[in-house]
Amino acid sequence: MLLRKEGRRAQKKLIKENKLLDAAYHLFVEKGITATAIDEIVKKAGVAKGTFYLYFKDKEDILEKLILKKSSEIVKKALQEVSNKEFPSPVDKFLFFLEYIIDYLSKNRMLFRFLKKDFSWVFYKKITENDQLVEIKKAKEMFLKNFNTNYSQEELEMVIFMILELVSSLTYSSIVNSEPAPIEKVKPLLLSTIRKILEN
Amino acid sequence: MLLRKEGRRAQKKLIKENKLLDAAYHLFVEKGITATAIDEIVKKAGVAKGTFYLYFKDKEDILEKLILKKSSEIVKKALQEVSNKEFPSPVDKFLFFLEYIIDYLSKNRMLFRFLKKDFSWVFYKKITENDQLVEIKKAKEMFLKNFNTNYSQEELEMVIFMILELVSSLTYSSIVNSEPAPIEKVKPLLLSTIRKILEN
Amino acid sequence: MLLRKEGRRAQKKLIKENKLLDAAYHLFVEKGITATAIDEIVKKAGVAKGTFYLYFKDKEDILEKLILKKSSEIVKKALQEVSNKEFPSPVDKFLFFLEYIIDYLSKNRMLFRFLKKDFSWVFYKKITENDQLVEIKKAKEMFLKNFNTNYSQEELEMVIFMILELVSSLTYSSIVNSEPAPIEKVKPLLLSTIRKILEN
Amino acid sequence: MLLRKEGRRAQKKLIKENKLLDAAYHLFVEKGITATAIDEIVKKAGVAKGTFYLYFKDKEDILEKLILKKSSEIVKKALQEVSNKEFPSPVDKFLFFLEYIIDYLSKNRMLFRFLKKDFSWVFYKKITENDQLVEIKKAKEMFLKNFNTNYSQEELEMVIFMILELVSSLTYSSIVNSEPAPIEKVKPLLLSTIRKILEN
DNA sequence: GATGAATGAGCCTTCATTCAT
DNA sequence: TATGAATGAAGGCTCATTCAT
Repeated sequence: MLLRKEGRRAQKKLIKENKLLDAAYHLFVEKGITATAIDEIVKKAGVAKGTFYLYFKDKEDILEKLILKKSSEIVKKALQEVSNKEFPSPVDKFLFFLEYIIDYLSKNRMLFRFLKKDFSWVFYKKITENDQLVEIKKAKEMFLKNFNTNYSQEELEMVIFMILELVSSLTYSSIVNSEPAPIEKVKPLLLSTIRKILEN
Repeated sequence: MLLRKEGRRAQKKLIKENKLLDAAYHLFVEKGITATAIDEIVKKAGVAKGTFYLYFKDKEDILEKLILKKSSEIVKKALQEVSNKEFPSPVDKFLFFLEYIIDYLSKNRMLFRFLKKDFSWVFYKKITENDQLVEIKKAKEMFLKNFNTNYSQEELEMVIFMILELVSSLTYSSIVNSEPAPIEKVKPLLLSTIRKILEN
Repeated sequence: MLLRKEGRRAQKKLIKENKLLDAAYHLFVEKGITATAIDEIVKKAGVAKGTFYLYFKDKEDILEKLILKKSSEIVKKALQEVSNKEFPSPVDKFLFFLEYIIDYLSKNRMLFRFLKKDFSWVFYKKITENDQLVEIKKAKEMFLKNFNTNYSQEELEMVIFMILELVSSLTYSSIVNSEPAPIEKVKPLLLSTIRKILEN
Repeated sequence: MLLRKEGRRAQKKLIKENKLLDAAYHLFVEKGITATAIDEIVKKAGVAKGTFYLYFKDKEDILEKLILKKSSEIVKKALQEVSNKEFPSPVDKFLFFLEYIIDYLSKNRMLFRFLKKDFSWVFYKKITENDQLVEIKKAKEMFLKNFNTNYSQEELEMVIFMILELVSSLTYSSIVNSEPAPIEKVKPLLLSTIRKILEN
């Protein structure tokens, strides 16, 4: 009985937090971060202003949590997609994974504009507390262990990070500014370059 | 007589503009962009508040001009350095050029933090009006024409852009967050990767 | 059985009230009254927010009760001390009583800062309900009846009040602001002045 | 021409500052300090909210300046009054000075409630920069030099301070709370006590 | 009695921008 | 050109208080 009561409360709490995250997400994507007032977020979420500060320290805080959430959602989807297919080699698998993300972001320009270059490659953030990310960490290990390269383990870690930075940075520039060219033109070159980096 | 007067005026104007740019630069670097109020800029520059709006549209405006100015300064220095040396190949020349910039930014963390990932590679901005950048454009052509690669001209342009994005993005992450590792560890790997990309 | 239950309940109640008073006291003394939020009080006391309002009307209310409590504690201690000693005259007795309080407050600057000039001389508050103060009232009468002065009873009451105001006001200023001088310098002059007032 | 312009500006500035001080004064006295919002002050003063912060750091700041202003006004009036009369002795002069202030405050209960016990005896604040207070300092010296007492100079300073504390503290209590009695009853006793202190 | 999530009025403060001088 | 006082919308944040559980 007590447990059920507490459970219901905790549930309600979670609902409110998600309402706020959702509202913030849509506003951030639509009008940009700076232009979005907390006033608007709570109005859209249908809660009182004070409630916001019950769940988040300030705008920065909710933003950070949002980026993490959205990033990990995308990465999870990509991993799911990858696990449903067979690939000739681990590198092909990895390239497919990257391509899936590039395509996803191409279709969600505004989301990407919001994630900016702060798209977090999740596995490289030092988030140990967050339970949701365990499977993502496993995926990372999977990639790392299966590449057949001349790189040492340490180098390989750095190379992967480098590649992820390159992908997000270039994809951003291409999608948002069409520089150096639209994404359709950039993508093949980008992927072939990555292959070149991994298969030496 | 009239001419001299006008000359003096223009000079005075330039002095004020530079005072403002200088003041803004130091404040941006020290306290961050958002945290810097125009009030402080004009105070530091020793001019009246209204004067700011005589030279710049708003904070964005002065920021943009500042980034361009600082970026082009760095690039110019790097090009100067390059032109004083002999290199075994154009790729070596280019790598030296990149290394010089990486080293420079390493020594000026705060500057980089301010330039953020907005470091502008100048030759890729569509700045046609700005006369100062002509020589930089020439430098770009020099690089482009002398690489001996399998890439088409169009591809090569994109690859260069890609490399520049990679350098700024990764160097930033490494210098500011030490991710994936400190710059000393990342640099050799980065440079060798770039060489791999260019020399196929 | 019922009685015992009720007793326990009443006891529990008292415990909570005291926890709240204690928590409030420490916070008021440490960070000041305005800067202390009820949120912090309940957190420190380890009770729920709503519980606060079960025992006190608002911040004012707990503050008032706290001042009364602390003031009466000090006065009681002073009276105890006095009753253990012999004095050449009632005036000497009274002066010793005052000196004891001054010394006590000197050693507890922060407490005094909190009591501010609101230190309550207890016997002058019209507290009829509060049972704890009966003995203090008796003490007051003791002082009043034994002074050998030219004052009428009514005048004497006022003079005593005047003296108490003077002591708290000047001691406060001296202890907290060192004005007109540190308490060591002020105390002898203050006491001799009071003697002069009483022994005319 | 330039001077006149600047003069006019400075004049206007002073007018605004005074408008704000006036508005704050009336609101503080009427509704209390905490209950007065800066919003109301600026509305009453007829200026924009931001203007407030052009002249004062915060509510504390304007309050402090106000207390100083009002206190010094009263003291000045009292000194003026004193200088127009002849007195049998310096002590009589001083007592008249005090009585004038007591009477003034009796007639302005609300003002006193606002000044609270923070009534500043001006000459004891270490205000050296403030030019307006020079004459008041002179007055202080006048009092100090002319008393014919057994006190050393240092003691006398302390005694005067003590008396001023006593007067403000007791008068406050008497006027605002009628404790230990209404001011009409307290005043004669207070003054005779002070005489006793000074004429030993 | 006890809880603590939710409230939302209310406050302070900042700052880009204007405009009379 | 240059000034800087004035603006006031806008926004962030706090906190005493309530009330369903």
